[in-house]
Amino acid sequence: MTTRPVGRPARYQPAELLAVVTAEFITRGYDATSMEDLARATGMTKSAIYHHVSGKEELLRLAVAKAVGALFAVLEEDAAITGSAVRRLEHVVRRSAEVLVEQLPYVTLLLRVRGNTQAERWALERRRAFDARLSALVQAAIDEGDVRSDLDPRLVTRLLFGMVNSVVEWYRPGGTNGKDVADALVALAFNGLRRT
Amino acid sequence: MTTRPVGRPARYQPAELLAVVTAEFITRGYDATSMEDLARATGMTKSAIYHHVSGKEELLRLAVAKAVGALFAVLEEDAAITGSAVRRLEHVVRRSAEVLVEQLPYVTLLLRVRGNTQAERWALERRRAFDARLSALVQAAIDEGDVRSDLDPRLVTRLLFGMVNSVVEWYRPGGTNGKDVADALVALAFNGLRRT
DNA sequence: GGGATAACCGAACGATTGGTCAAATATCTC
DNA sequence: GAGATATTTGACCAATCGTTCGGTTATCCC
Repeated sequence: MTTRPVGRPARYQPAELLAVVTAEFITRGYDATSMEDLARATGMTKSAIYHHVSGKEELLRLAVAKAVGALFAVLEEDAAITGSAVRRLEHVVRRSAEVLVEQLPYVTLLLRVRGNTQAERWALERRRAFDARLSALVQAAIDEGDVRSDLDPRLVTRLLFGMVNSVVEWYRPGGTNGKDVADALVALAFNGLRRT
Repeated sequence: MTTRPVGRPARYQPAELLAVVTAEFITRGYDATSMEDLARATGMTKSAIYHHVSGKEELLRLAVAKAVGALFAVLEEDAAITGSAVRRLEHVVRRSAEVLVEQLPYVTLLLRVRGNTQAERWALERRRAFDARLSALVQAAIDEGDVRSDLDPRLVTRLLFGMVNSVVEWYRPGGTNGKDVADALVALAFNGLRRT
């Protein structure tokens, strides 16, 4: 059921607009990106942008919300709920990496948030909640004896997902396949660098 | 030979000033930090700051240069030059982590640089040069047969030092010892998560 | 006390910032 | 063509930005 169009036709679909804006936020950084920059990048005027969103901060909120939604969805997947903790952990690591690659710009923005505005503080809170879920998973895998117990579980969680998240620093679409990155990540994380 | 003091005594030593400024850059982000913010944080006026540096960008340049210097110094250490490639790699990983913890604010700033200004572009160029040295080290360790050869060496380098660099995202002085972090990092990187 | 010197201050600068508003424009249905 | 509706525009605003500058303050040596 498509609603028949009324009024002047829009130059952008909401999702397309967000994609252009997010790309700009990433290359210049959120704070260094002016509404003027966004106007130039979209081909609209500043005031046209304000017709669609309440301001610069809402654009950030929309972008990071997209990333948050995609990441939390991984935790609801069947393989993240059933099976041994170590298998669930492996699944979450692999899928997080894949989501990160699929939703690269949005996750990149999420990981760069500093907490200056309301939207940024909300994003930080969601990240902490996500990290807590990961930490519980690592702890469970240690308890079940499948992950080494000689290291602090919180430290392990941070390093493990620090490695996963670092993918946003260099991954560019068109290069290595997202699945290949996830495979290398899992192999490295679980078995280490050393020749076996 | 200390030069006798002449003129009004300074409120700050250059290094102390840079520490305060860098802390501010990190909590708010470089672009979101105004000279007004820096004046408040230092207790000086904006104009007093301008007596010591040419502007905001020079403060950033000084801070990231400190990090760059400390990181490159690791590559000149004896254990980074002599011995097998895998031992040299292990040393560089461990020492990079330690330097990162010792010089936390400066390295944090270095890793957040986006390339908007001259100083930032210089920092990015130095980071690329550093990464190239690391990549060569990983390749050498693979060639000598001590590191697994089933993964793309560049990918391995990026993930490995992505994990190292991710420490800036959560490490806070007074918590875990810097050496303990480096130990966990090396253990995880070389042997992996799995119980052995 | 009087230079000399370095550090610091207050007020102001032009430029740019995120945001506003009344009017103009393009499409629909009738 | 006449409404109705959604989108877009250009001119404008107060606030803040990084920076400048003429003058003041605190210390030194003589």
